[in-house]
Amino acid sequence: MTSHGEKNTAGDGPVGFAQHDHTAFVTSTLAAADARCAADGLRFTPVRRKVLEILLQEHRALGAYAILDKLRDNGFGSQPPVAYRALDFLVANGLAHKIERLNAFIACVHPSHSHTPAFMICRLCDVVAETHSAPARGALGDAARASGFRIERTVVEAEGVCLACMEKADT
Amino acid sequence: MTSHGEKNTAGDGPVGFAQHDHTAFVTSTLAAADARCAADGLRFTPVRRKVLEILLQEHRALGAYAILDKLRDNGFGSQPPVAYRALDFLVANGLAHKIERLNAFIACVHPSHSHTPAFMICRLCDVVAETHSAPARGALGDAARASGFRIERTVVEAEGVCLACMEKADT
DNA sequence: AGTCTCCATGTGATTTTATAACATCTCAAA
DNA sequence: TTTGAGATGTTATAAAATCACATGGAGACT
Repeated sequence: MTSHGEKNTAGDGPVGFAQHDHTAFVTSTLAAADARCAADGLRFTPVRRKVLEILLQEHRALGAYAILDKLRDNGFGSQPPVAYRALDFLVANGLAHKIERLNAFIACVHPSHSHTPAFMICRLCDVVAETHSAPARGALGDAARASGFRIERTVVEAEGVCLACMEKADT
Repeated sequence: MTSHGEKNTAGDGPVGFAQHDHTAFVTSTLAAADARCAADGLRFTPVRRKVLEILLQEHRALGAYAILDKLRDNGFGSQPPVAYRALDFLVANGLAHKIERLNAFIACVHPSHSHTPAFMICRLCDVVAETHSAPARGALGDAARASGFRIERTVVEAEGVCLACMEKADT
């Protein structure tokens, strides 16, 4: 069982737009989540942990039903609320994010510091890379201040083509 | 029949966070769409025009099925594809936008110049205000350039509370 | 230990959002 | 006037999300 999606043809190719030791990444991020939940008194139950693990296996966003399938394979409940509730927990606590554009979910890659996440979504290979942004700092922030709107949360998602796919297209 | 949603209690209250002559706004925006489609050789058919008119009546995002209900009332087809196809046309041609966060649609308020739209969504009264942003100019753009990602389209949506609702809450 | 309470989980049913597939119609160009 | 691309209509179905209610398990308190 390989840990990467089929769309990244080369097993050692760019993942999340950047090379890294994936297994170690999964392990250490899960450990960080354990620590974080223990510290904050959050109940990091088996389903929740499993869902985060499933998300960490991928650098793509997974739909709730894809996650549900994997949960079923692992002996957990197989009805939609099982997946949605675990995802709600992860999202609420900053361990995962919802990609609105795709109605799908992805593990947070730096759950430690609070941040305003932004995502780059490759429409060809479906890889999603997380970065951060400061939308409230630019034109959007100006508009909000001008109209008295209080921003609580922002969704920033860029759709386009990643480097690997552009190079693939060139050849 | 009033042209405003029920959630804006005062008929003359802020709409889209700002006061304006709504009927004239609807009329002139529709006329601009007529002109624009004629100029570009686009077929601005009755359903499409009606959907845009429906969206312009509101400063909130409407779900496809809410639009479909209104289409039915106006003698158009009543099956989902009717609404979705008209919405696809409007979105593809910059006359409307999809609010990903809400799975809903809203008329574009300045369809003339091409722009990178951004939205402020009040979670209390559901009003959506359109503004613009330049996400590719800030941290997101830096990240994209650094990783070789080519941005084609961005989704920027801020959720929060509008001035009117904050004032309402204060009292 | 008992038991109470809170929250998490499991399940069935349903709602909401979106698309597939295919027949028919319309308009403008050839 | 044919013809062909694109627009509309309809049936059916898929995909995403939530509701409602029963069960279960870990801590807090006695």
